[in-house]
Amino acid sequence: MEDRKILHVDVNNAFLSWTAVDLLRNGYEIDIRTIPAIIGGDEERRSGIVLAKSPVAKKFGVVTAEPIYFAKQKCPNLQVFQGNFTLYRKESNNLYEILKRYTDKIERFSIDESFMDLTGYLGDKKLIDIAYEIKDTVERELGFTVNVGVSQNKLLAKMASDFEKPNKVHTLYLDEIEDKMWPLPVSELFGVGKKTVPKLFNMRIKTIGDLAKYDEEKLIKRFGKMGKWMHDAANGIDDSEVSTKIERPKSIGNQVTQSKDLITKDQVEDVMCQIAEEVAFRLRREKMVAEVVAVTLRTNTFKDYSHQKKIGTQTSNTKKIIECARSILSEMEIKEPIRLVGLRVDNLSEENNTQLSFFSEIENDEKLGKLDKVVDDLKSKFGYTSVTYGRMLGEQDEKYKIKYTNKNYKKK
DNA sequence: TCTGGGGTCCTAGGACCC
DNA sequence: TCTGGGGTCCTAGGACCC
Repeated sequence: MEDRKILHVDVNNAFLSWTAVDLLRNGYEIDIRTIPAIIGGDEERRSGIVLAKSPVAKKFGVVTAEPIYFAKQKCPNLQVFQGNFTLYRKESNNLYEILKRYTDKIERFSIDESFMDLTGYLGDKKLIDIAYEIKDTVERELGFTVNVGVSQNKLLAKMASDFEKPNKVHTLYLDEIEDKMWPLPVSELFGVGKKTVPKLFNMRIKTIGDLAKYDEEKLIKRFGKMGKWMHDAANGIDDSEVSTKIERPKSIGNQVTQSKDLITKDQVEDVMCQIAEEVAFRLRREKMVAEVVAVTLRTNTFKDYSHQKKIGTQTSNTKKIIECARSILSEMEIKEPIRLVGLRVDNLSEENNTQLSFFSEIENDEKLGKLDKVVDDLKSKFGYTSVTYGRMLGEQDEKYKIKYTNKNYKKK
């Protein structure tokens, strides 16, 4: 544990860079990394926020996650491009292939970030030389750039990769934290978000250094587990391992902002059932079953309400999940216009070691399972929208003949 | 001015049991 | 009559991340 050799590789402006590279490959003449440009959602569907920005857009004050509308006001010539997640997954995999040349100990932390543990993999090479080699190889072979953070643990490596960008290697060893990390505002520390910053400010904690030197017991009293974690992090302490195991999902859900607010419970229910169908489909694709269904509603004043319920058995069956969701919704009040409807399934486990509930109706389950499979196969062959569960269910479920028109969902 | 979607983890309070 | 403490499970909501 003493002297680990950890790298954090972070793609610079990932979505924007990947789209830029793709456009160039397809004959587009402008490199959108060099102009005021962003990757954004769909304004008409009220999902118009900035997902990634070019350095030029950044100079105009455009920030990630703000409404495109704001961004355009700050930067009138802003060019907006739509994200392409199939492309992003592909580019992410290309990057991973390069990293694998150096070690098997890689943790894919998100689509555009990975940790690498090179302890024992280096031979007589120096860690920092490998960092530069990775950075240069990625640029040469893939056409986009990365930052690489170098340290003894994941937290410091991640903090390091966040220093000056793009296309840079930075070290942040324990004996450097006082100079390089402590002067930074506390908001820069990984894990300290915008709700915590004002609380720390009230305690006169403004920099990471202030946090590091603050009395740990007092932090624990005020913030619980989080207090201990923050104090450790500010002091560069992090024992967490680079985890190579492929994580199975713990929950699966969709939430959809509606293009117009929903007023009646019937409207909400219709949308909820569509979402349930897609969530159940994804659950089965993972070969998992769920025990809990949770429904979230967001009002037009941005208040979130969620309710959850046990299904009573472990299942991936669309009908059961819809039944449970309807029962949850029936207990919720719709007092204000609803802007967003979300549904997630929770307490997941693997399909093949499912415990049968005491009163399980096994025969019925099998029939339902068969129906789901027929629907799933059709979806896989002809596209998600080719068939919906509702149409297969017959008369009593007439209501759920959903007109599913999400054009963004194209199965290959 | 209007504010996404996918997740994970933590906490606090209530119900229930011994 | 009113009285305990510990443990577990469940739920709603909050905070954070990319």
